[in-house]
Amino acid sequence: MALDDLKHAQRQRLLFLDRCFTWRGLARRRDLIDRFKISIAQAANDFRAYLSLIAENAPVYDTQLKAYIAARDHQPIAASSMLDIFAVLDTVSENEISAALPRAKRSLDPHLATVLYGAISKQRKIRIAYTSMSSGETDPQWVAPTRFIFDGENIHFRAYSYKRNEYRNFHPARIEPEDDFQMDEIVEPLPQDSDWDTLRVIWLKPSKHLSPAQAAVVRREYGFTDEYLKVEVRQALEFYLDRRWGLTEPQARLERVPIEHHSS
Amino acid sequence: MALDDLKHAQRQRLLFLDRCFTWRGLARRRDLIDRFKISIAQAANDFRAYLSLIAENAPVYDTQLKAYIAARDHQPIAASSMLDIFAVLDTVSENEISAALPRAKRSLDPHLATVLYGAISKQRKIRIAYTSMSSGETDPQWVAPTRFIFDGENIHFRAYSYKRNEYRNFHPARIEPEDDFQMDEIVEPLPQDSDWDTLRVIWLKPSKHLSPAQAAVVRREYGFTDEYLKVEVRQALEFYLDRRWGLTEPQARLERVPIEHHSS
DNA sequence: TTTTATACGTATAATTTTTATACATACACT
DNA sequence: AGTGTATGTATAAAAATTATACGTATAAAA
Repeated sequence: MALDDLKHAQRQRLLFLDRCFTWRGLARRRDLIDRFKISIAQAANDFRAYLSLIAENAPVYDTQLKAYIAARDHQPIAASSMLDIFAVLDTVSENEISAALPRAKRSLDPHLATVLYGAISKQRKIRIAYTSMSSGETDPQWVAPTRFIFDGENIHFRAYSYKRNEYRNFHPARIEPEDDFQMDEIVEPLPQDSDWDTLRVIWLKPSKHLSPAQAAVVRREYGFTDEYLKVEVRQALEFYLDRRWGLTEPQARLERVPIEHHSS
Repeated sequence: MALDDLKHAQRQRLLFLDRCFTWRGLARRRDLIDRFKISIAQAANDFRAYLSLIAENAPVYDTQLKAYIAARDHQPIAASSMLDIFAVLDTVSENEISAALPRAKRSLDPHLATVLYGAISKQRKIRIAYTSMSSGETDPQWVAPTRFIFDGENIHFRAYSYKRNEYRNFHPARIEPEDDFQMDEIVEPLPQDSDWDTLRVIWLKPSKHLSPAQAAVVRREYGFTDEYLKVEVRQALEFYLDRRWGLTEPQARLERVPIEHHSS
C-alpha cells in the first residue's frame, strides 16, 4: 500500500505521524486523537497503516515510555516545511495564551484579491492607481495581471504594465482601493515574460569574514556541505531573494560567489 | 449546525471553500474535487453544508459563469494566514514546473530536533557546544531548553543558560552536532522566564519621510487605519520583530513611536 | 503484593461518510 | 436543435470511522 492510495484525510494523519517521528522522535495514539479528533480505534488503525508503509527502520513501541520511538536513522516518507515542523514541535506549550510567532501581520484586501484573481483567470487588463514608493506619486495605469507571487511574507502579483511596456511585480497595498475597477479585454497578445521564464543560478558561500566554526554554522543552517550553495530562482524574483536572505545587510552570513560559470 | 460539529476532514474542505469565496470570489465543485480528491456527490454535499452555515450574504450560483459567486460583502467564517491565502490564489498556474516562492530553504537536523524535544518534554538540561556568531568561539555549556520558537523563517529554541545564568534564544544550527548529547536532571527549579512572560506593547507609524499617499500604502499593507499600529510581542522575541519587520533598515517604511504611554 | 491507571492490541457491530450511479434542469455554444 | 458542462437531487453500495468489549504489559500507588 502506498501513501497515495489513501484518502486525503488519512493521508494527512499519516503525514502528521511521520512528522512526529521525524522531529519529535516519538508518537502516541493520543497525538492523533488530539490533533484530528478521531477515535482510539481509528488512531490504532492509523498506526498500523503507518507501520505497514515503513519497510525498514520502523518505529518500535517502548513499553516504559508508552510510546512508539522512531529508529535512530528514521527516514521521513515526505518532506515538511519549517512551519509544518514547528507545528509539531510547538505542542509542548499548547495551553498557552499566545503563540510564539511575532509575525508581521500583513493584510490583503479581500475585494482587491477577488478583482485581481478575476483579471488573471479571465485574462483582462485592469486600471489601477498605483503609488510609487520611490517618487511617492500615485498614477493611474493599465496592467494585465498574470499571477500571484509569494515572497514568504507577503503576496504580490506579476503583471504586464502598459505604461512601462514590460512585466513588473506589483504590491496590492499600493493600489488605491476602488469599488469598481475599470477592466477591459486584452486585444493584443501579451509578450513573453522572459524575466519570469528565465531561471537564474546563484552560488552562495559563507561570508569570508567568518571563522571556520562560524562558516560551519552557516552551512548547517542552510543545509549544504559543499563549498558553495546553489540556488535557482526566477530572474523576476531575484530581488526578493536578496532581500529575504539578507544578502545586502552588513552582517550578512552569506555572500554571492562572483564567478559566472561553475561546475557542480 | 456549527463548523465545530463537523468532522476534521469536512471542516478542512469547508474552510478551503470559505477561502475560495473570500479571496477568489467564487468557487466550483471542481475546486473541492481537485483539491481533496472527493467525489462529485460529496462536493455537492459540502456546498450544501457550507451554504447552510452562511446565514446572510451567502454565495449564489451564477448560471453564466457556472460558479458560486461570493456576495460583495462576504464574511469569511475563519481567518487565514498569508500562506493559506496564497495557496488559494496560486492555483491558476498549477501545471507549472516551479512554484513561485523563492524561499530560503533553511534546514534543521532531525536528530538534534528530537534531542531538544526530548529535553524540553522530559525537563532535562543538555550539554551543547555552541558557536557564537560574534566571537566565533565554540564553547561547551549546559542549557535547559524550555520551548521552540518560530520567527517565521527559522526555528530557534529558548533555554536557560547555566553559563550566563539567564534565559536566551538559541539557534540549533550553532550547536556542534553530536551522536549522543550529555543530558542530566534539573536539580534546582529554573527561575521564571520574565522576558518571555512579559508582553511588550510597541507602537508603530509610517516613517515620517513618506508622502501621505505612501503612508496610506503602509497603513493598507499592515492593516491599520488609525494613526498608530499597536503590536504586542513577548519581550524575549522583540529582537526578531525588529529584524523581521525591517525596522532597522534604512529604507524602513515603519518606525517606532517613541512615547511610552498611549491611549488606544 | 495487590490494586489502579494507562498505555498498548485486536475484533466486531453500528454508524457515518463517501462513492457510484442515475436522472433532471439550466445555460452557453456551435 | 443538438451538444457539452455545469448544477441539483436521490438511492444503494462501499469505505471510513466510531463505539464497545476484552486482553496484555508496565508504572505508580495503596
